[in-house]
Amino acid sequence: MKNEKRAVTMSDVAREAGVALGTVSKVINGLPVGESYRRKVEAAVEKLDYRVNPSAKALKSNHTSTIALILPNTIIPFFALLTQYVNMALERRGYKMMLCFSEYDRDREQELISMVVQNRVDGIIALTYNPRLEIPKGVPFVTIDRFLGVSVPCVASDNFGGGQLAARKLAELGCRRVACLQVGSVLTTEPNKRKDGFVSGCMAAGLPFEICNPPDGASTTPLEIFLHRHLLETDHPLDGLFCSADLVAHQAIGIIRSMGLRVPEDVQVIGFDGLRILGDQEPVCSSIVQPISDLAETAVSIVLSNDFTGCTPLICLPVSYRPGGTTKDPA
Amino acid sequence: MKNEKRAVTMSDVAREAGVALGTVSKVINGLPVGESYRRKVEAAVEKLDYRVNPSAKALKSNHTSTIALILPNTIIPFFALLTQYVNMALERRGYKMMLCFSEYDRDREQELISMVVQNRVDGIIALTYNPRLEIPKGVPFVTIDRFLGVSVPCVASDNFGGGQLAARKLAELGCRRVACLQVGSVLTTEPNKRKDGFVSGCMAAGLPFEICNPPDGASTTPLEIFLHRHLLETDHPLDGLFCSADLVAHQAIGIIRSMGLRVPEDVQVIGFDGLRILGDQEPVCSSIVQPISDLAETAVSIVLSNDFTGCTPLICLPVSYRPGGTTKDPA
DNA sequence: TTGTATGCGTTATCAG
DNA sequence: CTGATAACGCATACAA
Repeated sequence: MKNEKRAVTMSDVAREAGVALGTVSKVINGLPVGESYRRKVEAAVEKLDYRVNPSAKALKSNHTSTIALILPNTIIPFFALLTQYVNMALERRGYKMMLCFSEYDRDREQELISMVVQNRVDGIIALTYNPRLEIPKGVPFVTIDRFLGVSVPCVASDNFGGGQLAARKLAELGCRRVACLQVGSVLTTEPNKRKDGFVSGCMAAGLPFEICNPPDGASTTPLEIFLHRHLLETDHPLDGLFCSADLVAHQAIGIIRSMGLRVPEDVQVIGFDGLRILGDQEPVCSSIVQPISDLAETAVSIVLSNDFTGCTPLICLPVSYRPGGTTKDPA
Repeated sequence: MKNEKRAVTMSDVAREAGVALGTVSKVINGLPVGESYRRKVEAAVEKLDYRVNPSAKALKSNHTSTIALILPNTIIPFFALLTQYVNMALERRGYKMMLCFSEYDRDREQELISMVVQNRVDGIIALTYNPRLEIPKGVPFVTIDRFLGVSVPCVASDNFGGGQLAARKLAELGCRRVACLQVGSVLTTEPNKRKDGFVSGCMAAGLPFEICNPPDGASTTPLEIFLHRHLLETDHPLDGLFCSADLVAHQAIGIIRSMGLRVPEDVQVIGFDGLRILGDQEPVCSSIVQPISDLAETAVSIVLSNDFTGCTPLICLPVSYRPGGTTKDPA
């Protein structure tokens, strides 16, 4: 059962319009052509409902109008948003997106890269976890949140500045003793600078602080131990908390409340990311908001600019603070 | 600045292996070929790191190994999960996914369809909102949650059964007076059957019920009015609530709590979808869980089966109940 | 300016 | 079973 009735091709259009094949091609690609010819071709295109065959075009021209986006998954809201905005930015420029999920698997990241290279994508935007990722030569490559070297442009939020901002906010909001919770990969990723910025901000504000840096993983036990120790078993309990991600903040808030303390009355909490519950409802927590849409837009415009030479290797985009019910902000 | 060093082609491999072009093609495609030839070709492929050019293959074979997934966005968790699982199901079968966002725009849905048809995708999986969507002939088309006619296979959860299950659960959990909150499009979509199932379930259990069916939209005012009326301004207040989506349940719970009532002590709430906070944390609420991974798997396997004839037009997948803290389930 | 011819990398058809 | 050779649909250098 073959439904395939042969598709309309350029030569069909040419015959219909009574012009040569090359002329049709020129009209399609917006090259200069006589006005009367152009109209005849356009009429034929309309009549036959002609559309170019992207495979043929790609085969001939060696570009696919496709950019690969590689990230762990789409279940984590930050990745979901990034996917959305990258797609929009690409679409606006007439490009398609080839979405690939790495599931945090380093080998898979590498395999995906060679897969998309095989598929002749015109560029790659990647948010990866392999510190020794091999970057293919000859295809534009941009990372998000991962600085892999001066030859690979990286776009990220101003993580350091965001950490500082969080410290300053907690100080302004009346905190006297704070802590930073960074559930962290050992990797030196850009987001790890959040803690450094926070430390810097605390010192500038003269605010005493603790640091908790449990290993990444599903267990929240280290978190619980830390919070228990610094909220209940001490004479100088914390009254402010900066978490390196909204996800961590959410977990911490759960633990704090289960300990019988109140947020924000007893402990104020600021997260990082600016996520919303269920995608578009209220904020998860007070947070340093990442400009995800700008990240996407920037990454796309860099990967599409055929001139990588003059490009700053690390591009930091400004973040902002947004109250989200876990801090005592004035109305 | 042209980095493009010409890619290695089949004829390069043929020359290297000292065999004919056609033989290489056969080896690549797993067609029968002499053992000694096969080894020579494989060695050459390895040595030259040859990879097929998908554009050329597609041009010749008219197959792109690509399936389009059309849905509103990826910000709503249900869509994000669907994207994830569809991608996994496709990848397992050696297919790529072309992801398209409609933003709930009916015209855009239609445009996207012709766009992906132009791109010669091998099939389309769509979750759409245009009741008069025109389905392209000649390309396999499967919908999710939208029954568009017997000629278009639709895969959905057992929405009716889920509604019944919710009613039965609320009855079991001791509710005496319940309501169904369905924020609904006017469209006759499959999810609208949740309410019907709930009504059926309530009647079977002899449980008195109310129905609230506000129009779709950002405003929660109709919800508030309904809840205020049936929780505070009445002698027979509700003690159970079924919401047609976790999102609605989440909003309702917020309203109920802001009225000074407790969930689940005063009002038990069951949602629909089975979403988790921030993607993978605790459940949003007690809920009827959709088998999203099965939905994806089923949709993919149908769209890829070249035999549409024997296919049931509407395929319902079983749902299940999962407590999520907004009901008084026994431990 | 317009038309013609060639080749991109594969697959598929046929003749050895 | 193997190896030439002809399309596939388009872009483009080149000829008219």
